[in-house]
Amino acid sequence: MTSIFYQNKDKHYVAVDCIIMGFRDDELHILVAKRPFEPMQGGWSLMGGFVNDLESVNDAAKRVVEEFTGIEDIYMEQVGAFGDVNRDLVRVISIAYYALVDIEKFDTSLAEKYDARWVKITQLPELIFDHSLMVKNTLNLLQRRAAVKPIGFNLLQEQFTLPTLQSLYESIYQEDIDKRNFRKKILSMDILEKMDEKDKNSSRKGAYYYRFIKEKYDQLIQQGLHFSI
Amino acid sequence: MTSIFYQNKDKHYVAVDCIIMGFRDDELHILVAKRPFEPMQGGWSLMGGFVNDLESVNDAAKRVVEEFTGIEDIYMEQVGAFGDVNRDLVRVISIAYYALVDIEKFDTSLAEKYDARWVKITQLPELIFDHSLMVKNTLNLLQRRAAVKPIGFNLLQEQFTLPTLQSLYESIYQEDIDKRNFRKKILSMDILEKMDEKDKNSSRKGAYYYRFIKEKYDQLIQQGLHFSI
DNA sequence: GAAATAAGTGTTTACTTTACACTTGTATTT
DNA sequence: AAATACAAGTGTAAAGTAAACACTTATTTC
Repeated sequence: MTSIFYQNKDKHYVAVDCIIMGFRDDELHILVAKRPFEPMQGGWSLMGGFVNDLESVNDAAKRVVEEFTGIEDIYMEQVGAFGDVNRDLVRVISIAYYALVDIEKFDTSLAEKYDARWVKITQLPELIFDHSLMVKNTLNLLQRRAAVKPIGFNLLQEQFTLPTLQSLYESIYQEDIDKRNFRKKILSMDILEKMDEKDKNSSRKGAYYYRFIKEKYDQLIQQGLHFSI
Repeated sequence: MTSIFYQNKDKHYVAVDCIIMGFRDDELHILVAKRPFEPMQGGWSLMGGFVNDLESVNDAAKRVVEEFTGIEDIYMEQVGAFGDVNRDLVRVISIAYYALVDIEKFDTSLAEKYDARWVKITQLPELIFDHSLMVKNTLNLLQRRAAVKPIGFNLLQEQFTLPTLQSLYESIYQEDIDKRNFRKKILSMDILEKMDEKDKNSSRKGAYYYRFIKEKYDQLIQQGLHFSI
């Protein structure tokens, strides 16, 4: 079956490493784990796994995220391939993906099983291999993506308040945003629906809940307009 | 040497495919070749090669571009990994890179050797496997990059006229740009140096040559300002 | 010296972004 | 029940950026 052409070519271990992101306490968090085996046993690591034969790389990434979070239907995007030699005892070519999940849906029993924890992106420890670089590139990519696509909502529950949404963007861009300008912009796109209930957890007055309405977003796009924060 | 941990993991063929871009006759061109072997023999293909053991993926891409163009010191950036199953007779995971080269430096003898040719990006034939998708993603990435980084100059000779530079950006964005606004913007950054000579090939009046001065660009950045077209 | 042709040049208008401070609603305290 | 504390919620003006637009200039060719 294998063509003669491939006979003398090298084969490589190929892994996926996933930057699994969640949002909690006004900050982006990343799921990291203590590596349970050599090399680099005990070092902080992203969630990863090997790509199998007969499995697309995208599917492998999806499998890994589901395995470590218990969450399905996840928003993911490829960050890129990292293929320096000496990444590992044997060279592994790794393809990084970031995933945006609703941290509330996270199956916490898996955290114990894999010795995994959510760490604030501003307080990440040094990670093994080139994982810190992967995170850096991810944040960069996320900043550019979140500015023009409504992907931030994947990090929130179905209902969220505008103060929460704003703090999400502040955490992504790592800078403060003016409250009035932010509200003006997000509401002017008319892609959110205001609920009747308020969230009273973080203020006495309470903040109204909103929902992202995909149909309204599709409409916006159809009009030749764009999402932009 | 190989850790016991890797014993049962699958290994994969990993290739690099390069979207080698040049600029000529007011249009972006891509170097493509008739594939000389099965599978897909005779189909139009990007320039590619396999990643060797003990070679970083970046180095493999660099090696491939040098092999097919004869040009060294090339501006390259990774586009991403393409890892669907059934890409090939056996599955090959491919990592795409785009390269921006000065088409005048191209070693044309290599074109015959590899049955390669420069094709206008607007007139690309259907390419094999997912190569057409790679080109599409590249153009997308290039549009975003060229808007904020002075990478377009890699496609030009050291001296170029403003009409040429403008037509380069028009070809990248695939839309017309206003002449006065373009000049205002590019000149206001003060990153170009005007020469005394003119290019008289495309007009009687002649257009002054300019050069991109990296030191001026670095200065711009140091001032907290940004390149932007 | 007239014609042809691409290079080169400024200003006005519209739009987008930024800066900025007070009022409102509600739970808690006195 | 009045006062307090606190985050939510609201509008306008100024500055900056982007977009639209048409004529003059330099040079070769006829």
